[in-house]
Amino acid sequence: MSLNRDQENIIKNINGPILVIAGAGSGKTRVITYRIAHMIKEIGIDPSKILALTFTKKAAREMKERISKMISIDELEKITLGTFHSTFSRILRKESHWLGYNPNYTIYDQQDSENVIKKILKDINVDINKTPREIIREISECKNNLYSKSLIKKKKSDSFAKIYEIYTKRCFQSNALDFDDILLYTNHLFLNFPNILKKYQEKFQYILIDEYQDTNFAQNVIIKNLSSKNKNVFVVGDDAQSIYAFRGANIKNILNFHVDYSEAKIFRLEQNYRSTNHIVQASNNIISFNKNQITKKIWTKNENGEIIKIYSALSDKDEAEYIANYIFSVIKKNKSFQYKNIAILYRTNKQSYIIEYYLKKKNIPYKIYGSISFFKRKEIRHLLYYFRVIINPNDEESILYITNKIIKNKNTVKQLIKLSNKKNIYDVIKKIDNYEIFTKKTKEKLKKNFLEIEKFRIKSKILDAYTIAKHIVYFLLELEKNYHYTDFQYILRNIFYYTEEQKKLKKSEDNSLSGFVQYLYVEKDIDEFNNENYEDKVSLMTVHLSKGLEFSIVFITGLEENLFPSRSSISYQYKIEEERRLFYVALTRAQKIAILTYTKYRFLWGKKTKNIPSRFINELHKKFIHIENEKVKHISTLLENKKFLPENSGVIKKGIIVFHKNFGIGTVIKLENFNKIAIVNFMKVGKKRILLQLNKLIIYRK
DNA sequence: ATTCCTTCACGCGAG
DNA sequence: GTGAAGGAAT
Repeated sequence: MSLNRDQENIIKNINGPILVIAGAGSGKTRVITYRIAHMIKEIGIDPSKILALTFTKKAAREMKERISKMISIDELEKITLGTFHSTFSRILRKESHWLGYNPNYTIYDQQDSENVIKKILKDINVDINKTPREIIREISECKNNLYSKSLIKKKKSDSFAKIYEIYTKRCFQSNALDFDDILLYTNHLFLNFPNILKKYQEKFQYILIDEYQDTNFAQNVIIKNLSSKNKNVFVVGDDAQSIYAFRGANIKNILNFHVDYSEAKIFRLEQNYRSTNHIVQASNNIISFNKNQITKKIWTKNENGEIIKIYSALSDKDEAEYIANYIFSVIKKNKSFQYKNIAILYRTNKQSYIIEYYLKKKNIPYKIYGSISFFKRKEIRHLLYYFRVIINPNDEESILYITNKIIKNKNTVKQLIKLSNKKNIYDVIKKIDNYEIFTKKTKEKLKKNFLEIEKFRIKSKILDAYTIAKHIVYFLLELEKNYHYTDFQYILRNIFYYTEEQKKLKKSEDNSLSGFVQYLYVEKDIDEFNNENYEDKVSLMTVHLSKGLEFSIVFITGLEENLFPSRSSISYQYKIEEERRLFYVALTRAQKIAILTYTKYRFLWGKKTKNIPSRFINELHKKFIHIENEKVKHISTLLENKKFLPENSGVIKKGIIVFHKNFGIGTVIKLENFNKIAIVNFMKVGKKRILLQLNKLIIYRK
């Protein structure tokens, strides 16, 4: 397939700032990859001058793969291509001394950060009514928006500012950065050291950014600084697919692009090449419910295709079984059809379990994406903590975790934490004999462990990542009798691949354990280990992870109020809009067939919950959908040929049709108690008394 | 000092 | 359902 005129035009405009607003399936990645190839092949731009940034590891890998088909490996290796975090983490490792950090710094994940906050809350007496998780979130918000100290005090509170300050200090002591620090410190670096900024401005003369709608303020500032000299910034985005607001993504970056870059040229890509006309129209229909959007008309020359199927399942088991049966018969009917063209999407990772069970039952090969469960496994965590402390002896979280496993006594650990508030924990353990508070036995254990780690540290300087990792695994198996070698096989195999790959690329400096850990945390998508992507398997993943991908058949599961849209989004209009964009992303993954499922009952949090269908199902116009097994009248039947009023634009009166977030669609039968209570007959749940002061009823039709 | 047991809170997404 | 936390029992 060649490029269309619009795409061609975009590729040939090399200099100056460019914003491309690209709808789903309009060949966005194609434009970026062709452009990079064009820059190198036709214009003769030095690939080492090119910086290409993506948001997720998966997108980075995808882009790399696609470019590799157009240019030589040598040229590809010279391009700086990766996620924001990986790219700037690399830069920070090179330049860390400017900030007083060591290059072997640890990256704290959310769990680590939370533990640090917990310790702080115990250590100091602050008046703050927030959970560690909430605090971490707010710290993240401050960092992503580059709030100054005084602004933090103003926007949050004095006690919060104090916690923030101690948190920063502790991370510094541990020679650790959290993910947000990677952006924050890159900004510090560029702001406070003009020579460093200049160096990178000269290196990265051409900057390309995918999924620009997902960038946050801190990222935007980095890019503005980096590009201020050459002004060659090329960004591609779709506001309708902005789904990372929770980590600071800001659509304003797209809306204000022409303000940030005054000579910006703006292009639009609105032709969809991916999906059937039905799916394109249905997606347009869905997204039109969002008030906050750049209006665009996505269109396609593709055939109408099949109508969207909706399956109303009785339970999560029924839902999973339906999906498994459907896949089974599709493959059976059409022998040439492949598993890898099918995706099952869900809102939350935990929904995957039951689906897996039924796929296994039907012998359907599948692959689950999303590394969360892998990193949460305690033996893997334990191993990674050893890796980390060997690389960075100041990594307090690792030391405490490991110590916790060796010293089971909580009081002892508490004492250690107390000491760590004042002194570097590593030095405390090193000189443990000086501390009277511990018993002889405890001291012996601590000393022994300390020496083991020291030994590994020396070894790690000469051995490659795989060899040292094997040593540590054997050590761990000795230490914890309930661990099994098979628990570690997967990660060991991947360390082996990593080591081999580095040798092949002759990057022996990255061949170390430290190289691998960096790689694991910010570079490599753990899902892509083992080169399994060439295998013919059904893909299971969250909607978030599916962005940028496409499949012939897409199942969107769990379309229930409180799940998709998620429970915490329901009471906020702007959060609902983000959920709707998420649904839009899910729907636009489908090339040929989209199947939406929801359940009446689902096991969640150990309890059986009763659900009503997602509002997104109701929003789809009747002409796009076919409800497989539901007799209930669809809202679009009610609305046919009638004017649609999406907002609460009137008074609740007898006879009008309303929408309630929990009960769905219903008709107002009468009003009581001076119009404070409405008796509504809901289609799904029957008559209910609704207290109007507490419950919002959205008027669908007068 | 250590293990065992009950209770309680929590619950989304990614790097 | 899970993991953390704290109390009870050994």
